[in-house]
Amino acid sequence: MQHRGSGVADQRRLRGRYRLHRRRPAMTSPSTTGVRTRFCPSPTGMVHVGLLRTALFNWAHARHTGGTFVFRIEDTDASRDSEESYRHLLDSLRWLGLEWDEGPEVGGPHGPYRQSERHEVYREVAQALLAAGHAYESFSTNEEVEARRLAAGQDPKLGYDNADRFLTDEQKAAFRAEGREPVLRLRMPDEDLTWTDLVRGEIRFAAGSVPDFVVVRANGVPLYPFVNPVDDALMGITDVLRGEDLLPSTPRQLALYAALTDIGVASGAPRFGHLPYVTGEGNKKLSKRDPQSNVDVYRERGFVPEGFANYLALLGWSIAEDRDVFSMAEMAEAFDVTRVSANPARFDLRKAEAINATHLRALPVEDFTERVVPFLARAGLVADPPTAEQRRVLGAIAPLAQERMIVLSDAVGLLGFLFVEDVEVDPAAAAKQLAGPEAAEVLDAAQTALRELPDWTTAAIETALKEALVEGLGRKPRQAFGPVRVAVSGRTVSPPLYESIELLGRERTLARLAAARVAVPG
RNA sequence: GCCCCCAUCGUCUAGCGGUCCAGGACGCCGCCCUUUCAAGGCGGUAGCACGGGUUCGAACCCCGUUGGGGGCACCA
Repeated sequence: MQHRGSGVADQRRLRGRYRLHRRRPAMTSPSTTGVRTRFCPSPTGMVHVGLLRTALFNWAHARHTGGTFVFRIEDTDASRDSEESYRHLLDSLRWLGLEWDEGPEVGGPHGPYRQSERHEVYREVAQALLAAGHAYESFSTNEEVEARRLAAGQDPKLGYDNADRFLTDEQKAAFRAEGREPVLRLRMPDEDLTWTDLVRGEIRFAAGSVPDFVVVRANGVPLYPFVNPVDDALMGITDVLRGEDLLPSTPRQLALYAALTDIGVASGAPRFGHLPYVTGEGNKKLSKRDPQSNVDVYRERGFVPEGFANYLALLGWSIAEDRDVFSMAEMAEAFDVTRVSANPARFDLRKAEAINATHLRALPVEDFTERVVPFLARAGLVADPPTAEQRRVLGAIAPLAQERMIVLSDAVGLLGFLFVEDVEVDPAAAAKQLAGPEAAEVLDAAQTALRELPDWTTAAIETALKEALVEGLGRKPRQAFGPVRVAVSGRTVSPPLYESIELLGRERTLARLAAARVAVPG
């Protein structure tokens, strides 16, 4: 990625060149263009479902408005960031189908898109803020602030008391003489800070309720509440959709934007939309420690991106009164941020599975088959790529298996019996279907019926088994076929029986019936 | 403690003053179909937190209460 000049004047020029006009807070409409949204995670560990939902909504908002979706990496914390989780982030976004228009590996006119490559920019902007008097040097230590609040009979939790706002040069010099280095704080305005939140409407913070905050550390390292808006401004972000947890920091950002606008780095504040939390069991926000919050878990279980994205979208948004299954394209078409719910949404695994199952069934069979292969291969059931014979079996069984699965990994348990020499019979299934003398009779009759069957076809197998078991033994279908199914597939749930037997072939079928017969107690 | 957000079936939601004795989905429970299990079809179960207003009329507007959640770093 190219690094360009980064002086403030440079930035101003660049912005003048690339930036689109900012709009006043207003409800979005499809005809409005120039919307620029962004997704800006920090690469510290696993990808959280709430994080991905935020990305999805930003993507959808950009696509719906014909705008631009920007991806920026906030890797300013070297101790927690890792290249591995950076790669993983890109991979997860792409997996879900969230292609970004500007960002890492794609480039764009506002790069670089990794904060670790933008230090110069922040330094310049901070200096400009200081020079213009919007920021000032502050020498107070936390201990001193706390002591002052206590002395004034106030709650120390109130934080910094703006005491260093009007330090004279002599005072500053004295502090420096003591060996102190100042932090840079932004001077908060003396008026209420309000905005019209895209999802929550009017929000107001009283003047004086937010203290002057640190913008650059004493050691010169800029802080998140500073670099984040600076990058947004420089990248021309018009709509900030982020988690509700950042709502309380919005007043500070508004103040920063006012200052940035004054010095020509920004032109007004973006619109903000604070998305509700995704919660887990209970009502607590889904913790990073909760295994349910890790997107990889779903991916590895074989959720398809279409299904997972669909479910994620349902966490706070609905496409219509009587519908909840839709594609990404349909979402982009219909998405309206102002209709996102402000309520926290509980991640409901059962519903996620149901939505996924629907998408799985809607897949063209060939597509479905392709997606199942890696799961079977990983389980050691088929070669990768599968052999011609394995392909033949897969092609035949896939359409029958498709509607019986919820996630792709279900294929391992459902189809495994077709790709091994001997089945391992599920003990619970055996207990249920391979117990008493009735089962033994059924297995004997089935072996007899199939042993000399001239045509090894589904139709012939069906006729033979029905004649032998239903008519011959007078069994009800469920009693007749239950033991056979378990003997052959090892489970009580399998693809349709006759087709399965045909695919399995005479030899393995008879061997399994015999093995099951021997295993029947008594 | 201070500030902020939220409040419709168990869960996710529709509802943006009358068409709501509140609609859909997941779950759950029946029934049908059926070679098991699913899938599919049909039906059922269950909700506007509470109290005041405003209004001819309130799930929808306002205030309060209660309850839940979040934020208050030289972390992102």
